[in-house]
Amino acid sequence: MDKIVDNPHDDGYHRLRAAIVAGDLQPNERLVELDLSERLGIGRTAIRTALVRLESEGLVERERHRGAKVRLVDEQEAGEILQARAVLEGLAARQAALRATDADIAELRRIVAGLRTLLDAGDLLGASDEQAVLHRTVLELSGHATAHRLILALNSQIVRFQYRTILVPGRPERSHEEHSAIVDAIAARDPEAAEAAMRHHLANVAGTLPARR
Amino acid sequence: MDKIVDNPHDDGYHRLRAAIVAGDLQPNERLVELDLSERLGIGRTAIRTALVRLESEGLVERERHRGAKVRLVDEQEAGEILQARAVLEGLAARQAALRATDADIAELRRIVAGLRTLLDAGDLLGASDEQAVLHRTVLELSGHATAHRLILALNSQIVRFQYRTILVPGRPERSHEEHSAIVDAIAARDPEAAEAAMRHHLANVAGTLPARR
DNA sequence: CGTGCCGAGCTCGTGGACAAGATTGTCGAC
DNA sequence: GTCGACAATCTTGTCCACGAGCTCGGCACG
Repeated sequence: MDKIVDNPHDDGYHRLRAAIVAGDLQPNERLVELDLSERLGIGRTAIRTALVRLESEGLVERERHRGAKVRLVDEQEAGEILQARAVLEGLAARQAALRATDADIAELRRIVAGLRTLLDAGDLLGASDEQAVLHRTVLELSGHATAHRLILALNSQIVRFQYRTILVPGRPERSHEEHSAIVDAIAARDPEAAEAAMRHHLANVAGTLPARR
Repeated sequence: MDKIVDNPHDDGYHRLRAAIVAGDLQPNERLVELDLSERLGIGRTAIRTALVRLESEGLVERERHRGAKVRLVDEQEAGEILQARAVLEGLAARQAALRATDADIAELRRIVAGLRTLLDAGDLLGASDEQAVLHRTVLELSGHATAHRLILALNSQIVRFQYRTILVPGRPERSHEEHSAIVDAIAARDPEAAEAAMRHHLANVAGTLPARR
């Protein structure tokens, strides 16, 4: 949809990145430049620059004369990433509370209501997606381009972990309460509470992480 | 000195980056690949990959067929970056408070004492450098590689703003108090206080920013 | 049978050449 | 004198070929 900041000049980068976050390319799988070049129908040069970019985003590792492979974040690093996300999204929630218009708040409430509906229908995966929408909306409301960019980069590194936390027993209800609290704080234009609620929420997500997996 | 995570395979990248953060390359100056190639004695290919990397770090901008130039962060973005740094360094201070050994704390106190000496001698620039050492030490103590990496990237974007905040009248004393508070909180193994002190400190730095410049 | 050496194959790194696109300067019309 | 179209030049983007360095298998030797 919306790219935060991006030159349109390589779509090869986007294709490769998509393949990685979607899991089409397994971790530790060797990413041979010529291979990818043929498979995606892009020149080796483009693949090369894409890999350089992805490396500095932390999505792949490259070793001299040994090729690239998608980087595997271990459990400890995933914890670190979630901690960093927590403080950054806390900042975003704070800013959102300061800037949200009435229309913005209505939009947030609409999303929360949708979440409730999905949960009642037992659609956990759908709810998970809608939660992501909520987070993204808060981020956009914050108007904080820097935090937005950092958080997106962090997120792409832990997609593999992300997706299943909602399947932990009891988690959906807790999660929904936490999200409601975040929206309530923003609606009340209370930046302190908004930041606290967001951090509380992500701390809980981090807490359920080691349980799974 | 210590690179957080880096492939040793391009020093061209480091040279270019150093030239940018040192201010040898002015903002909006056109960075012609062939030019840089000759000036640094590195092949155009290496310059090219270095520019790609620097772009994803936010240090340069590149436009298709129009070349690269060092990116100029405006005042508003500098504020955003300082906010992001504040929460991330707050996280680092928190972790440092949880992990610091007695030896670590002694080291911190030694740095603070050195700062006091420099301030009494009126060496403001020296003090500014020593403050940077203190921040870096806290970061290392935190053992939080992710936060460390993000903060370094953010810092390199605002070196131009950074260096003169200590020249604001009355700032050196305030700053020294704030740094002392951070170290005290870490020494007391109080993560909450450490995070609060760090955020307080960086909020003040951000506050003095728009005054200058 | 285990171990160390060595060579073949593979992959990345680099430089040069060419194409695509943009900018700038010039010329001409009005 | 000013504006617009066009051509020259410059810069980046891409492809290609070759060299550098690593990996892995075979082979000899203890």
